[in-house]
Amino acid sequence: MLDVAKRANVALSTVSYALNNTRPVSEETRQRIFKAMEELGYRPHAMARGLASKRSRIIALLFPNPERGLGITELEFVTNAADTARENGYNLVLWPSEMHDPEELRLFAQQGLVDGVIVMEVRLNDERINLLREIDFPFSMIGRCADTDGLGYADIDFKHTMLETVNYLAGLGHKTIAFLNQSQSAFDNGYGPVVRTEAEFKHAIRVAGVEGISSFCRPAPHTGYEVTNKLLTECPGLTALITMNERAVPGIMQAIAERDWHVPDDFSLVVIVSSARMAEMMTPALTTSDIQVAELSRLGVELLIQQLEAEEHEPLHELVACKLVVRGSTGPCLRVLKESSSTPVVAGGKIPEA
Amino acid sequence: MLDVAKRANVALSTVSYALNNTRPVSEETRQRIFKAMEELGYRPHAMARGLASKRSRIIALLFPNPERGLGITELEFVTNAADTARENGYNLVLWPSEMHDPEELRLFAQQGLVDGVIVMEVRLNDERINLLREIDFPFSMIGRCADTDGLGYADIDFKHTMLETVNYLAGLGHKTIAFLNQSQSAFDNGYGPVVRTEAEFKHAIRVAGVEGISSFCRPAPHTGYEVTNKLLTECPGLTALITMNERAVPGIMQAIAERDWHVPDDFSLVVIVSSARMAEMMTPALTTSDIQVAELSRLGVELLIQQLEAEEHEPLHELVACKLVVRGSTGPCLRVLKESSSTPVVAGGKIPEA
DNA sequence: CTGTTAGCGCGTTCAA
DNA sequence: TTGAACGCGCTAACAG
Repeated sequence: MLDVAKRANVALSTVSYALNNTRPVSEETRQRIFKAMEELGYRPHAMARGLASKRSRIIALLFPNPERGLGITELEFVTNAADTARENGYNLVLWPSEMHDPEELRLFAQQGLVDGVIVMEVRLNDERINLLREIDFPFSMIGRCADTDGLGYADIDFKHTMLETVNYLAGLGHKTIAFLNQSQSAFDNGYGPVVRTEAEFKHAIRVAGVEGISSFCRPAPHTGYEVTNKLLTECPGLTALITMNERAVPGIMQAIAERDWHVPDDFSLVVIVSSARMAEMMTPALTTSDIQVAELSRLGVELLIQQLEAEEHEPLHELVACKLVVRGSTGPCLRVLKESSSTPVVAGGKIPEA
Repeated sequence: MLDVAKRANVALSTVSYALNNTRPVSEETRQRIFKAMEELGYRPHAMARGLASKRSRIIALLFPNPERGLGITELEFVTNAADTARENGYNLVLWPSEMHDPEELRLFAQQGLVDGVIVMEVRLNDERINLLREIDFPFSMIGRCADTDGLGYADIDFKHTMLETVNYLAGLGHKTIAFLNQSQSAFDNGYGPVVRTEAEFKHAIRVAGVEGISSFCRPAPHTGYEVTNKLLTECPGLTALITMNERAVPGIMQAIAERDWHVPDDFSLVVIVSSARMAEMMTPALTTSDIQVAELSRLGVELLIQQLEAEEHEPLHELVACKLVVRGSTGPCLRVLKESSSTPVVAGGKIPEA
C-alpha cells in the first residue's frame, strides 16, 4: 500500500480514503491511485482491514442438517445466501448447526471473525436466538421464533400458503382433506413450520367449509405409507391429501396405488413447501406449492446486512408465500362422483403418526 | 489479552505461547493463564491472529451449482466439508462457482482472507486449477483434472464403481446392458465423472463379456424418457440399464412402465454415483451405487489442511469407490428367460441424446 | 522456561 | 483537500 502511495505521489492514508470513499478525494489523484494499484497488482488485505475497521465483512450461516427435507431446497438456500452475500461484498461462512451447545455459538461469535449470523431452522423458543439476543450479536432469521419483537426475519407465509392450497382443493370439489405434517417430535420441539402449518390447516379448512384431518409422520417412505393407510382406512371419505413431508411422498403414493386408485382421478395429492425438482421425481408430476428459496435466502442475508450497515434502522421482516403450481396430481375426484350413493361424513380428528 | 497477562502475572507473550503451544510453558503458569482467561471471559481475536500469523485458518469451498444432480448429495458435500473444517479448527467460506471468470478467483485468493481452497466439479482441463497453480495458491480437489501431477485430490473410483456394477448385472444373467450418462455438453466440457464413466463402462463390459450401449442424456425426466425409448427400440435385447443421471430416472421408469414391463422382473435399473435418499424416492426402491459423500468431502478438506500445515509433504490423493446397495430395481430378467426363443444380439453402439 | 519489543496491513484522528 | 502518526490484538523473533 505504501508502494501504491509512492507510485501515485500521495500519502498512504490518501490511498485508504480513495479505497473506502470515506473522505472526498480529487478525481485526478483518485485516478492516479487506482492506476498505481493496477500496475502493482495491489489487493487490499482483508484481515488487516478487518482488524483496523473492526468489521470483517464476513457473515455466518447456521445451516440446517439435511434430515427433514430432501436436501434439494436446502442446498439452494445455502448457495443463494452465498451469492447474495457476495453481491453485497460479504463472505459467507458456514457454521454447522450441530453447534447445539449454545456456548459454542457464543465462543464463535465473540471471536470477532464474523459481523453477524443468519439462523436457519429456527424453533419457536430457540436457545440460539436467546443467546444472540443476550450478547447483543447482530443476526437475522430465515424462519422465525415466537417472540419476534425487534427481530429481523424472512419466513414462509404459512397462512397464505395453506389457504391457497385448501381453497384450491375445495374448489375442485373435495369435501374431506387430510394434512400429513412432519414428525410429532418436530412439533414438540416447536419447529416453526410444523407448528404453524398445523394451526393454519385447521384454520383453512374452517374457512373453506370442508372436513379436515391431520396427522404427523416421520420423514421416510415407509412411515408415509403407514400413516396414509391409517388415514384412508379410518376416513373413507378422504379424496385429497396435503403434505409437507417430502420424504414420505413415495409411501403415500404407494398406499394410494395399492388401493387401485389412480392419481389424480381417484385421489389428489399436493406437496407444500416443496419444489419443482421434487414434483418431477414422481409420476404423475406432482402439484406442489413451491417454497421461494431464492427470495427467502436473499431476504435473510439482506436483512442482516441492512442491520449491520444502517445506523438505527428498525429490523425489518418479510413473509413470502409458497407458489402453487398445478401439475398432474390434482383434479376433481371422479371416484366419488361415480359413487354418488353414500355421502361420507368424517369428523375432524387426529391419527397417531407412524 | 494484556489484562489476562497481568492477572496471571506473566508477560503478554507468554499468554500467546500458552494459547498456541508454540513454545513450552510450565504447567503451573499455563493453569494460571487459562484461569485468568476464564475469569475475564477472554476470547482470542481471530482477525488479529490472522494478521500477525499470516494464516487466517479459513478455507474456501468453490461449490457446485446445483443443476446436474438432485442436490441431495451436493448439500451433504458442503455440510460435511464445513464440519470437517471445524473439527480441524478451520472455518469454511463458500465461494460461488459462478466465479467463472478466473480473474475473480485470483482477486479473492490474493485478498489474503483464506489460506487455501477446495475445488469441486473439476473439469479435465480446468481454468481454475491452472490459475491456482500459476499463482501457487494452496488447493485440493474433490474430483480431479487430467494432469494431477503433484496435486492433492479426493475423487470417486469410477473404474471400480463401474466394474462392480456391470459385473453384478452380468452375474444376474444380463447379456446386454445400457449406460445412460449425463449430457453430451458435460462430456464435451471435459467434466470428469462424465468422461471417466463413459470410458470405464466400455472397459467394464469388455471385462464382463457382455454387450454394451451407451448414450448421453440431459438431466431431466422428459429427456430420460426419450433416450430410454430410443434405446429400447433400437436395442430389443436390452434387459438392464445403468445411469448416472438422477434427474432422468423418472423418465426412464416411465418408458419402462409404458411397455408394460415390471421392474425388476422384466428390466433392471441401477443408478450409480447416487444415494439412498434418491433410491427411496422410487417404487420399487432403486438399486444404487452410493457415492461416499462424507468420506470424499472429509478427504478433500483434510488433504488441503495437510498441505497447509505440513512442511513439505507430498500432496496426497485418494480414490473412493461407490458402494453398491442392492434394492428392488434389479434381478434376473424373467422376461427373457421366458421368451427363450430368439436370442437377441446387439452391437455396441451409440444413440444420440435427447 | 519467561519477558521485551517490533511489526502484520490497514483505518482514522489530528495537524497542516 | 492532504500527510503523519498512532493503534487495532496478536505473533514471533530476540534477549534473558
